[in-house]
Amino acid sequence: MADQLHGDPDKVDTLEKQVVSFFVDGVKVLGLPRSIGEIYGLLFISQSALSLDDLVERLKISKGSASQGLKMLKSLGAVREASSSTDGGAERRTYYEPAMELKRLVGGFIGKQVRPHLDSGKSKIKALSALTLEVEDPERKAFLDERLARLDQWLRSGGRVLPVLQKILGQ
Amino acid sequence: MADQLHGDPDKVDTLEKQVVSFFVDGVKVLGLPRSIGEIYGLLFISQSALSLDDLVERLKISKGSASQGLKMLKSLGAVREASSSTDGGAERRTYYEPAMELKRLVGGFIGKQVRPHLDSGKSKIKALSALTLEVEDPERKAFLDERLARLDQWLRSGGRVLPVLQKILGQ
DNA sequence: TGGTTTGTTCAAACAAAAATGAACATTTGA
DNA sequence: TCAAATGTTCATTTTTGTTTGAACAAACCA
Repeated sequence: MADQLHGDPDKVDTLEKQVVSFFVDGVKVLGLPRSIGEIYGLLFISQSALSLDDLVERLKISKGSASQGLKMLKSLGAVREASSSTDGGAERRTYYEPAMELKRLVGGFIGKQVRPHLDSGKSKIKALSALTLEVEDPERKAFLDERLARLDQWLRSGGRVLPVLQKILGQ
Repeated sequence: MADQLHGDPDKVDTLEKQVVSFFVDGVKVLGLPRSIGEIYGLLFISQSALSLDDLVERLKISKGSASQGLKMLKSLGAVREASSSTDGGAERRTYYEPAMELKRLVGGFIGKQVRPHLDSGKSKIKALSALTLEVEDPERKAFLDERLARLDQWLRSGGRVLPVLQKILGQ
C-alpha cells in the first residue's frame, strides 16, 4: 500500500520536503509541535495512505514521535485510518490518510485547543469576581469590577466568533 | 505616578497575581512568551500607568525582559505610553498603560502575527506550484496540482476570515 | 566635561517543550 | 507455547525558546 509506485520510497524529494516544511511552519503558528506538521504534511502529499513505519522511515523521526503525533492528529480529527481495502493478505498494520475538509480541521482545532481555554478562562473570571467582594477601598473595587467585566466581555466575544469562523471556513 | 495610593506598591496581591496568571495563560495560547502576559496583565489591573522599573519591581523580572516585553506589546499596539500629565516636576521616565479596545488588540495580533504567516504561505505555495512543472509522471503531477490548489484554497479562506474576525470583535 | 538616570541590546544561562529509544503491551500465527 | 510484528508509554536526552544581567547608548543636568 505504501507508495511503491512512485520512485524510491525512502527518498522524500524536494517538493515533498517543501510541503512538509510548509506544514511544519503552519502548525507552529497554531502552537503545535513540529512532528505534527511533518506527519500531516507527508500524508497530505502522499498519494497512498501511510503506516506508522512509513512515517518513521521517510521523515526520520522516532517511532515514539510518530505514534504520539498520530494520536494527537487523530484526536484533532485531522487524520483517519484508511479503509484497508487491501489485497487478500493478512494485513494488520494500519494506514493513515489526512482529513482534508477544512471545516473538519478547523472544528477539531477549535474544539480541542481553543474552546477548552475559553471555558477555563470563563470560570477563572468567575472566581476572580468573587475575590473583589473582599476589596475594601470602594474605588478600587469599582475599578476591578469594571476590568473583570471587560474581561468577561472579551471571552464572550471570543465565544461568539468561533461558530462564525467554522461557518466561513466550511466553504 | 505609580500607585502610591493603593497599599504596598511592592506587593502584588492575590487578586492581582491571579489576573496576571490569567493573562500569562492567555498569551501562551496565542504563542507569546509569559513575560508578555505578565506585563500586560499587571498593566491591566493597575489603576495608574506603570514605568519599566515598576514592572521590574513588582513582577520581579529583569530589566531586559521588561524592556523587550514592552517593545513587543507596543509593536502589537497592546500598550501605549501614558500621556504624562505629571505635576510640574522634571519627569523623564515614561509610563505605560494597556490598550483595551478589543478591536485594536485583535487588529495588532492579526497584523503582526497572523497576516505575515498567511502571506509567506501564499508565496511558498506559488513557489511549489512552479516545482510541479518538472514532475514527470502525469498522474503524480495532477495529484500534486490538486493538493496545492487545495492549500491555496485554505489560505484564501484564512484571508477572508480575518476581516470578519476583526469586525465581530470590534463589538 | 563628567555623573546620573533611563532604557536597550545581546551573549550566555536557564527553563520549558519535544523527540528519542528502550521497555513494555498486544495481537497473530507457527 | 513461543517468536515475530505492530504499536504505546514514559524516563531521559535534546532542542528550542525565554530570561537574565552586564555592557552599552542616549538624554539630561550640575
